[in-house]
Amino acid sequence: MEDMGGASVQAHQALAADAQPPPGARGLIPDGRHLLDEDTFTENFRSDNRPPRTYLCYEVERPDRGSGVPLDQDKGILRNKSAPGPEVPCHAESRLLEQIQSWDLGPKLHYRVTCFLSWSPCTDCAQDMAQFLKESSHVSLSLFASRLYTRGHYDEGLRTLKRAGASMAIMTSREFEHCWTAFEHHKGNPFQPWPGLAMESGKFSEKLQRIPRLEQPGAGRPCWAGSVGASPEWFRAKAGRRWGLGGGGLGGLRSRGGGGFPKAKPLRRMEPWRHRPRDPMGWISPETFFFHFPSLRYAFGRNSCYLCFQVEREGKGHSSYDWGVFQNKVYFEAPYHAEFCFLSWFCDQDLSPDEHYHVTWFLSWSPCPTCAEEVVRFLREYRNVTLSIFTARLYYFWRPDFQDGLYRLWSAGVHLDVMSFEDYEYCWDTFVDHNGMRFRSRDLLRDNDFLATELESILRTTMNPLQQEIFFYQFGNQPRAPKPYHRRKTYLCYQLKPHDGSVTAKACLQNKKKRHAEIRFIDSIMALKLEKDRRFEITCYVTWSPCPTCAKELVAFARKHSHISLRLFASRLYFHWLQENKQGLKQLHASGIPVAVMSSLEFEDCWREFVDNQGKPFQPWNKLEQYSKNITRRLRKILKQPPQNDLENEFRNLHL
DNA sequence: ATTTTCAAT
Ligand SMILES: [Zn+2]
Repeated sequence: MEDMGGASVQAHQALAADAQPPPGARGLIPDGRHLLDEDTFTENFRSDNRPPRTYLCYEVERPDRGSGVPLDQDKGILRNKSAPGPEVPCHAESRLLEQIQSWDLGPKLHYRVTCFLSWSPCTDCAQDMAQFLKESSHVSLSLFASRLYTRGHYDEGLRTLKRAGASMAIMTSREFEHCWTAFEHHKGNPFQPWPGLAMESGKFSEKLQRIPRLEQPGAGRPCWAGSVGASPEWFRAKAGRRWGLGGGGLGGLRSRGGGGFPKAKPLRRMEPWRHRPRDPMGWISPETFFFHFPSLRYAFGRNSCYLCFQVEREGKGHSSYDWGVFQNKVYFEAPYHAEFCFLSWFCDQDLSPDEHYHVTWFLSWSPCPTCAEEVVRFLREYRNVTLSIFTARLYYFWRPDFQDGLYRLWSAGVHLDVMSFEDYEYCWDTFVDHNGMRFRSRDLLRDNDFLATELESILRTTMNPLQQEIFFYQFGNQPRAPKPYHRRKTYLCYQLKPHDGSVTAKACLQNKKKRHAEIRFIDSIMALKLEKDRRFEITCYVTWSPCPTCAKELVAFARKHSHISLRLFASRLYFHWLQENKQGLKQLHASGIPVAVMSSLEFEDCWREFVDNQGKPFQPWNKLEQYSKNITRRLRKILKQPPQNDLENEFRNLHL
C-alpha cells in the first residue's frame, strides 16, 4: 500500500492476482474509484449467496480534513487476495489494517472506521484487528457483516474483537441501502431489498448474539454515520422455530485449521438453513428441552417429538460436521414423524459413497415401528452411514410391536440407548438456546433408571426373530434336553390376526421379572386394546405347556375377551404328572382354548414365522414326529380325549 | 400410577 494507488487500484490488483475476471472487466467500475458494479455488489453482499471471497467497504470519519488520511482513501473497497501464485494470501481485513497503518494519523485525534463486510472476519483477522485496536486507542471500529463466517473458532475471534472495543452487527436493509448508495455504481437506481433479506439478516443476527459472552453490558448496535441510532430491524423468528446456520461446529467437533484461505464456501454442502418445510430448525428453547426431554414413565402431554441430530462426515482428508433439530410435522395435511423428516432431509444432501457418515440422534420419544422399519431400510441402502440413537423416553414401550421395532433397530446395528446424564448435558450444550446458562439436570433424569432397565430388557427378551440355535434347543421336543445341557425355558411365540385379515402382531416372549411368558402375553394383547366388536384369532406356540396359574389366567382372559379366540400348541408338557397341571390343561380346554402338541407342521410354521431362518427351510430333528406322537398320547390321556381322530387334524389345518 | 402416546397407533 506504499504506492499511491488507492483502494480501487488495490482491488484491481487483487482481481489480477485472482486470475479470475480480467482486471477491470468486472467488479470495480474502472473510472469510479470507490464503486462496485451492481452485479458484484449483489453477488457478494446478498446474504443468500455464499461466494468464496470477501469484499470490504470502509469509510473513515476524521475529525478534520487533512488529518493524515489521504483524500482519496477516506472511503474504499477492498477484497481478499487469494494466492495461486507466490504471493502470500491476504484477507481484506488485513489489507485494511495495512492501509490504516500507512496513514499518518494524529495520535491526539479520533478516527472512526466503519466497515461493511460481505463475510464477517475469520478468527485470525478478528484477532489481528483486536490487536490493532488495542494499540490504536485513537481509532474506533464498527463492523457490519452481511454474513457470519463461521469456520473454525470464529466465535472466539469475534469475542476478542468485541472485547477490544469494536462494535459489530449484521447488515440489515438499512446498511445494505447505505452501501448501495455509498459504494455501488447504481446509476441512480434505488436500492431494492431482495426477498428474504430480513430473514437471512435476522438469522445471522441471532447467531451472532448467541456467541457466549459476546455482548457487553450496555453495548448496543454500532452506528455508522447517518444511522441516527434508528432501531435496527431485528428479525425475530417465530417462537421455537429457528433454523440451523451451518458451519462452525460444536464442542469437541469444531473443524480445525481456522483461517483457511480463501474464505471459501463452508465445507459442508449440507445446508439445513435453506428453509423448506421439512428442513430442520436450529436451537430449541430451554422450556422446550425441559418439557420434552425429561425421562418420564408417564409423559402426559408430550404430543410431539423432537429429534436433535448431528452428522459427522468423514471423507478423504477432510471431515465436517452438521447439526440441527427436527420436530414431527404435518406437511400437506400428512403427518411426518421427526425420524422421517430427518431421513428425507438427509437423503436430499449431497452424499458421497466414498465418505462415511456417523449420525447421532437425541430423541424425546423412541421410534415407532414404522419409523424403525424405515430406518432399517435406510441403513441397508446407505452402507456408509452408521447411526446412534439416544432416546429420552420409550414410546409405547409396553406394546409388543413397539418393542419389536426397537429390537429391529438394534439388530440392524443401530447403537440404541436411553439418554444418560452426559447425553443430557451434551444436548443442552449443543442444541439448546441456553444463552450461556449452565446445564442443570433438574427433573430430566427422573425415570431414567426405569427406562434404561426397560430398554435393556426389551432388547434382551424381545427376541424377534428367534436365533436358530435357541429355537432348536428350546423348542426341541426330545424327552431329555440334549447335551450340552441348558435349561429349557418357556418361550411363547404368538401371532395375532383379525378373523378376516392377515397377521397384525407377533412376538416371542420369555419369562421376565417373575412374570411368566403367558402373563406377559396377556399384557401384550391387552395393551393392543383390540376393538371389542371385531373377532380376532391368536395362535401361540409354547415350549412348555402352561403352569396351573397361567392356565387360570388364560382362562380368565378368554372369558373376558370372547371376541378373541385363542389356540395353544405346546412342544412339551410341563410337569404333566402333577394333578394341578393336568387340571390346568383341562380347564383351558373346557373354556374354549384348545391345547395341542406341536407336530412338524407347527414346528415348521414356528420356524417360518419366528425364527431368523435366513431363508432356509425347516430341518426337522431326529425322531421329531415320534416324540410329538408320544407327547400327544399323553395329553389325550390328560384331557380324556379319544385317540387321534379326524377332528384334530381339521383343527390343525384350520389356522395354518 | 394400569396408564403415559410424533394429537387420527
Ligand atoms: Zn415414527
